[in-house]
Amino acid sequence: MAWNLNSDRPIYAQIVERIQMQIVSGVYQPGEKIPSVRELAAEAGVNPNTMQKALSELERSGLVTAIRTSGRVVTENREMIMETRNSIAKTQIQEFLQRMMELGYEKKDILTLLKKETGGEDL
Amino acid sequence: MAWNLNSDRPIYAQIVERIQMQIVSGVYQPGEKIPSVRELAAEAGVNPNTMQKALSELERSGLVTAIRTSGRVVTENREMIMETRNSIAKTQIQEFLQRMMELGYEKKDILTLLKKETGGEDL
Amino acid sequence: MAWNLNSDRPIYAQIVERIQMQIVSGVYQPGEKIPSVRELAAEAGVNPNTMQKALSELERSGLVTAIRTSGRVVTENREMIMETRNSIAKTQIQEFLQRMMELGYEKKDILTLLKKETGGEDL
Amino acid sequence: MAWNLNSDRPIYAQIVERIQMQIVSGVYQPGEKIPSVRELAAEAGVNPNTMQKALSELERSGLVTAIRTSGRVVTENREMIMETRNSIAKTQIQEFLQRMMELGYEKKDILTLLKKETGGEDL
DNA sequence: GTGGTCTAGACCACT
DNA sequence: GTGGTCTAGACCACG
Repeated sequence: MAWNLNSDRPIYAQIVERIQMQIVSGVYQPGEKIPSVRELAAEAGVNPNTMQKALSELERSGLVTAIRTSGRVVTENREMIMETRNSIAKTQIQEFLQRMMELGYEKKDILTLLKKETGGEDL
Repeated sequence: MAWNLNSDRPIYAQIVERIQMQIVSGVYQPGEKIPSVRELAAEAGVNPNTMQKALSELERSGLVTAIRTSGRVVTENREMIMETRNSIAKTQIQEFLQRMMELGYEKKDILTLLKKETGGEDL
Repeated sequence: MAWNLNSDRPIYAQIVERIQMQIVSGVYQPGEKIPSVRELAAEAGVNPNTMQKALSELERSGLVTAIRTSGRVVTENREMIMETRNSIAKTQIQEFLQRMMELGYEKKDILTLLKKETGGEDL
Repeated sequence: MAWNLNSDRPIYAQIVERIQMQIVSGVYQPGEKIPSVRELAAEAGVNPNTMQKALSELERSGLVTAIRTSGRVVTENREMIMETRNSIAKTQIQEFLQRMMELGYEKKDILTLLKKETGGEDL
C-alpha cells in the first residue's frame, strides 16, 4: 500500500491519519504489535524522527502503547477505537455536507441523492 | 478568496475545478464575462500559460465560451451548468461513500448517520 | 533564575515542569506573552528544538496557546491554571507522605510534626 | 533494589543518604554487620574508593562502626538512629513546605490538604 | 535491535 | 522575527 504523502500538510499528521485508519479499519488489530519506528520510516520513505513524532501522537491519543524496548502495540480498548472511528466519520460527514451545500444542494436533496446512489433503501 | 493551489496535482487541473465550482455555485452567473487570462493569472499567482490551459479546458467542456477579441463568458446553457453540478456532486458522493465504507460503515448506517447529522444542528 | 537541568530526566520534561511552575505561581500571568522559542532556548542553554518540544507539550495540555507567527501566551483560563496547581500539589503531597512513611512515620505523626513546624496552629 | 545514582550530585553523597535510609528504616538493624566495601561497590556499580568514602562518612557521623579486620556494623545506639531519622524528616518537611509555598499555598492550607490526604485513601 | 532524546541546521508561511 | 516542520546523525537505556 502506498503512503501518498503530500508536502502540503505536515507529513507526520498525514502519517497519524493513515495509521489511525489502519487501526479503526482493522488492518492493525487491537493488541497487535506494529512495526518499529525504523521499519515504518523506511517503508514510508521519511526520516525516523518524523515517524517517531507521528507514533508519539498516536500514543498520546491512546490508540497505541509503547512497550519499552519492545515496540508498540495497538490499544486493546476497542471502545476507544470505535470512538475514533465515529469521530473520523463525523468529520467526513461534515466535510461532505459542506461541499454539497457549496454546490447548492439542500440537506434533503443530499439525502435523496445518497439514497439513490446507495440503492434506494428506505430511510 | 485564496486559491489554495497544491503542488501535488497539476495546477491547471486545480484551477479548472475551482472555476467550475464558481460557475455551478453561481459566483459566476450564466452569460457573465469572466476576467482576462492575465487578470486571473495574476490573482492566482500562476503563469498566464497555466491559466490559459485551464480556460481552454473549460471551453472545451463548454462551460465557458470565447468571444473573439473580447474575452470569455460563462455559458448561458443552464442545463449544462446543472449537469456539471450533478456530475461533481456524484463524484463527491462516490468518494464520500468510499471513505465511509473504508471506515467500515454499511450503506444503511451511512444514511442513518447523515439523517441524524442533517436533522440536528444547522451546518 | 537558573534552569538547573539534569541529564537524568528528559530535558524537555524538566522545562515543561519549570514553566508550569512559573505559570501556576504567577511569574507568567494569564494572557501574558511568553518569550519566543529561540529566546527561551538561549536562556536555558538548550537546542531550540528541545524548547519547542517543551512548549508543544504545554500547548497540548492547554496551559499556553500559540498565536501563529506572533509567539505564545499563557492561557486566560484561570480555572485550568488552578487545576494544574492542585494537581502538582497533590503529587508533592503524595511523594512527601511516601518518603515520610519510608522513614517509618505514621500518618498522624506526620501531621503532628508538620503542625509543629508550621507554628502550631490548630488543625 | 536499584541504586539510582545521578551524575548530578556527588555519588558518594547519594550513597551515604541511601545507606542512612536503610539504617533508619530498619533494613539494616542496629548491630547488624553491613556488606564489605567491595561487595557494596560491586552491587552499586561504583568504584570501591567511592564506596569507601561513603562508609567513612557514615562512620564519622557515628551511624556505623568499623570493627578492625572484620568489617563494619550499624551502631547499636538506637537514640542516634532516631535522631538521624528525625533530622532527615525535618529536612523533608522543610523542603516540602518550601515547594508548597512556592506553589502559593499558605501553611494552614497545606495542613488542611495533608489532613484530607492522610484521612482518605491508603497510601 | 527497540524506543527515547538531543543537537545542528535548514526551509517554510505568515505579518 | 515567529512558530512549525523536516532531515541527518548521534547517544542512551533496556534486555
